[in-house]
Amino acid sequence: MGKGRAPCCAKVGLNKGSWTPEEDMRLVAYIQKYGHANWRALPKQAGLLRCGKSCRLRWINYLRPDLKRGNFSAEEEETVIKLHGLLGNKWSKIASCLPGRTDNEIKNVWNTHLKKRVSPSGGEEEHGAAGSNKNKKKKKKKAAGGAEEPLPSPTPSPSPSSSTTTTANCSSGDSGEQQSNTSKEADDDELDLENLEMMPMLDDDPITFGFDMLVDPVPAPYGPAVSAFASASRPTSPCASSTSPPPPPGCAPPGVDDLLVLPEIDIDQELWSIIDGNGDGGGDGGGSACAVSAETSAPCCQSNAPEPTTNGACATSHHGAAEEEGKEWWLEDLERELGLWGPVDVEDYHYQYPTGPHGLVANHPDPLPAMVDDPVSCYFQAGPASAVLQEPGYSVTSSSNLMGL
DNA sequence: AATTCGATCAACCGCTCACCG
DNA sequence: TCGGTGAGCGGTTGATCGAAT
Repeated sequence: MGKGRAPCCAKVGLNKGSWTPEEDMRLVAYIQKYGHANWRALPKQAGLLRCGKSCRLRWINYLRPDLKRGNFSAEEEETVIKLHGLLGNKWSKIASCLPGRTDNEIKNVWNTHLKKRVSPSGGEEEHGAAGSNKNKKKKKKKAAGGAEEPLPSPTPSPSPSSSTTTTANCSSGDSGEQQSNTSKEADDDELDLENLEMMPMLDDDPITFGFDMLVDPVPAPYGPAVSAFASASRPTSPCASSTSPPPPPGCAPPGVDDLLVLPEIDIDQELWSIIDGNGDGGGDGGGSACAVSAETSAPCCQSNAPEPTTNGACATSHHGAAEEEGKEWWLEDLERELGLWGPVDVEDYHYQYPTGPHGLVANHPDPLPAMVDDPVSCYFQAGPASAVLQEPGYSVTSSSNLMGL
């Protein structure tokens, strides 16, 4: 019960609100490399001005590589309805039966349309709790100014058309947050989920589901780019489980601290090491490229994983040709999602505006100034090799240079 | 074209649970 | 056994987008 503990974000100085692409990058890079054994310590070690809770949420609900994006398929909706009938608002449990979906997402979907469908009368009735007064007056109005600078929403909002498509790629035998389920799930609810003639999607082989999906040469439009990002660097990344211990105290991940002063970026190789997974110099042995998925889905490094390569990369076989073909795509996708996308002509900085499902990314701030001003953006756009980040005249390479591909 | 309104979803908050010393 | 700490869950909030007016 309340134990009166202060909110973890109570500390002043911590960022709140929307995540910036840079923050996403840092988080993904860090987790990919070191896993997330300790959420509380993670933000600090990763150089993020966020609380661990926030990081965790962001990772689970958005950055995780095995997330499905897009509308729920009819089967998924069916499943949610069915499970909700059995479990009530046990979103995490429901989510555990829907690979690639998060409790938050399911909760949102339920509250937005499934609930209406089930009881068109606007019915609450079931499982009282639910409610979540959507009836709240939406008196708010944009308040235009917005709390923070308008950042390109990393998520292309899926078109409102409901369901039926998109079950496509991603997703993995998730179990993603199967997390705590282990302990809790066991006892509670005498429900026999196994008898739920479990969802079609569960038929998907959790193992073959992993990262391969993410580098599908023809991924669903606007898929989780960040996920792709995570997976992309994986080929050269050492495998490890998410349980891989965080860098020991005295052994903060190289470059991470530097990240804190990113504006004057000097992290080049280090961050790239992290991202690359390869840098394993930073390896600290247990590096964890696959940690990204390891934690959640069948880690690519496990059963289905190819013989480990010398550097522990879980790359190769299943990241083979398709991956090669996919690289271009996910790179572009990633950049697009992060608002960094667009080949840049060094000469005149002609920028190709990011496009979303509906054309130009709405409200996307002119990326040019951002790129010039924001070394991080520049950094990710240009890659470490392009070094000169401070000056507007830095050399910019094609997007395929991202991550040194 | 401008404004309003409803829908959607990411993120936060508060609480509970589980683990560990 | 107890208390402290961290992780996870569920409910709620608020920003944003698109359709309607």
